[in-house]
Amino acid sequence: MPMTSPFQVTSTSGNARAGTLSTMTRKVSTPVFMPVATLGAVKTLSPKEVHDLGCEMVISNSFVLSLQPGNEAIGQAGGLHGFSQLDTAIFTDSGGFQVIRDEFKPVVKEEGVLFTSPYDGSKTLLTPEMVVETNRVLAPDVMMVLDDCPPHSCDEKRLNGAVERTLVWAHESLKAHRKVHGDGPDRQLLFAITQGGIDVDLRSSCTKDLAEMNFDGYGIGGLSIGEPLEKMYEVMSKTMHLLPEDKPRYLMGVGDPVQMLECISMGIDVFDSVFPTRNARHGTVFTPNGPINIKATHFKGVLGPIQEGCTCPACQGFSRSFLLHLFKTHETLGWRLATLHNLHFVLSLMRDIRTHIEKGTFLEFKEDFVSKYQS
RNA sequence: GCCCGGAUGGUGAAGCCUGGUAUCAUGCGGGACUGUGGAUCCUUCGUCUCGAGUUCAAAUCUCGGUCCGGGCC
Repeated sequence: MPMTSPFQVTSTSGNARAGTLSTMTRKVSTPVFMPVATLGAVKTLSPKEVHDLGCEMVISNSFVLSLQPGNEAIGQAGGLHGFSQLDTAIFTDSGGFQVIRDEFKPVVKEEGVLFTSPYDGSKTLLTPEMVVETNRVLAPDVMMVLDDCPPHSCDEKRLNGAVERTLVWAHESLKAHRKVHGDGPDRQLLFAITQGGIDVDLRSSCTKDLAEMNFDGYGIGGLSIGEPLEKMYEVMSKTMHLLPEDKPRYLMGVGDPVQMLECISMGIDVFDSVFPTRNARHGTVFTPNGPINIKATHFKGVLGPIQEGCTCPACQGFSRSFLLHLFKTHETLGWRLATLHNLHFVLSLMRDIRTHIEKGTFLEFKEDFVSKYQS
């Protein structure tokens, strides 16, 4: 058992929580949104820009980085912080999510996942122990265990197998992690991941078993991958109480502003998603009145910013008309400005949410935001 | 004046010889994106140079015109 808990809930409003996650390099306020920096960079932005947006934490991918540039290159820089110059806390995902992507030709086996590198065709059997070893070298603040994330459309047998493997691998991850890092303060943290799809019984049993293993935090995986939104809310609302109250809860892969609000109201503390950044690169920018497609022709000649009153770098003098022009001509500044705006939007939303949880006015804030956003 | 070649969505091309629902790319317009696919994916609209002839049926074959390119006198 750690001497002091790395996570403290400091106030609540209904089921919503505000807290502090203390990692070996940073103290991070929750609820928190992590931009995705799979390869060690938030696409189109410099580390300073990410930091200046008020971003406290990002997530990289230890498996993808172990293929390119490889552990050694990152180890020579003393780990991911030194290598990437990211001035935030860093999570790493393990490779479990790559199970539902074709890019690495995944083959799930009992002992791990067999991947084929798209860089040189080499094959890697990724095991829970290997993930721990890679993360010893990369030295992120928090590492996620290897899990088996099956596609939403899989059959019952596949889903059951995924839960079984995820539990076995979680146990092996914990054992390997304790061996390397012990359980003292200022160590790298280890989060488990629940699976079970939208099957409430299966998700419940997986969650219970993992909760007993005393991880530093709990990811909820295998959601927001194509299932109906109502099903995601249902399985979360029915299984949230099975997670330890004194541990951070991390809903993996959700980044829509309204969905994050709903999930915070159920008790989620941490999010990550490519949603704001990928949407930005594809021309969709967030505003309090809902998302707009900046590539739409009717913005030609519109001199106002993306969002009136917004303090992000993209809304200081740059017009919608200019943004439209940049996207039409594929100028990379368009991607950058849209990314800066969307990240500012979700990060400042998180700060507002935290303030309202502390004041006890979270529910009113949420209803007000949602009604404007969806009008 | 004569001979030859060409003309197909906004742009660029295929189809013509051997007649049968005009195809593709790109652009334009709209939508999507959730533990990254860094120009992605889905989708609406939009064309046979003109006229006559042959034919059940013409972008396609025949004749003539217009325009463009090349050549000859």
